[in-house]
Amino acid sequence: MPEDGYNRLKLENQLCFPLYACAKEVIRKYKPYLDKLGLTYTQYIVMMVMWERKGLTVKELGTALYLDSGTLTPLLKKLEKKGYIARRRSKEDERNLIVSITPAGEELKEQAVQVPAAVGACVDMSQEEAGQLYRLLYKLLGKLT
Amino acid sequence: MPEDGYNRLKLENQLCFPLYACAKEVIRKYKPYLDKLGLTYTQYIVMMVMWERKGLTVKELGTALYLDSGTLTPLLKKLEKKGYIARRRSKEDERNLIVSITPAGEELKEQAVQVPAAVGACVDMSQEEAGQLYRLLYKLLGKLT
DNA sequence: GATATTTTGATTGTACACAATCTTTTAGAG
DNA sequence: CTCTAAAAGATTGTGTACAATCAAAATATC
Repeated sequence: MPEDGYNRLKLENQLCFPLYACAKEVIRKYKPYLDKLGLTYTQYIVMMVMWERKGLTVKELGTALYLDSGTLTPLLKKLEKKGYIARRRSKEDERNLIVSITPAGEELKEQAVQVPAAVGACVDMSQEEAGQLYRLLYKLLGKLT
Repeated sequence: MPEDGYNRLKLENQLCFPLYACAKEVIRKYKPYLDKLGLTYTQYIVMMVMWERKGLTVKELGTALYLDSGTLTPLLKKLEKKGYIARRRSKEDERNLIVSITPAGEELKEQAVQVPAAVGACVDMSQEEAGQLYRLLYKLLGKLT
């Protein structure tokens, strides 16, 4: 009687589903705030990296965000068209495409700085639980990669 | 000096990012096993609902999975073409489209039953931590919706 | 130094995800 | 009964995600 196996197959008994659903719902919470900046969620996390690191290659960006060039190439072209980043080939190694932030991109940071607190306010989880969740997620992420 | 705000804007200080990255990486872990069944991850969670509930409307499916008709309609047509589900309008209320599982869909469950254990084995997180993560994710999901 | 291999992005094709809009059907107000 | 409003899916358009493939450039090997 493989009842145990069938029970494990239930949606409610799987860790993957709340993870998948939470990620989507959190991104949905960001949307109204990011709309004001004219960014999608993925564009927002790319800009977060740019605000920290100023200039880096597509490869490095992909490593930081767990994204590949198939996702990043068109997305970076959109951010370039918006005027927030610049794309140029490295002179030392022309295989590398260097992504750098523009003054307009730096300015955007002034508006974006309010986003985390605004989203945090409408989630309402205790500091302790949020910290615990944070640690467990990074632990899992480490096991996965 | 708004340094606090800037720190909160760092990728590493946001809960959303490990959530987003974990969800993607977990789905990636499922891929080799789901490929054998000929299902994508989203198709898999739809089938998980079908194995539990046999017949329900698109609306109910969307509520269970946090998905809308724009995602479900084409996906359900693909599952119908594969022969795992049937789609028909309700006689009581022709606005409702009833999704039901076929014998082939039921058979697929026999193979799918091994998937959770296989994925769980390559993640290697303690039973206790997994349980804690599970509870925190559902708690967050509750706050979000 | 010529050739094979590796690295880096770009491109192509498939599959979500969701906002906005449209159509059909039902339910409600008068 | 009639007209209006609401509900359920379907459709359309934009934006990821990612596997697979391609092309250019750099490195390694001989």
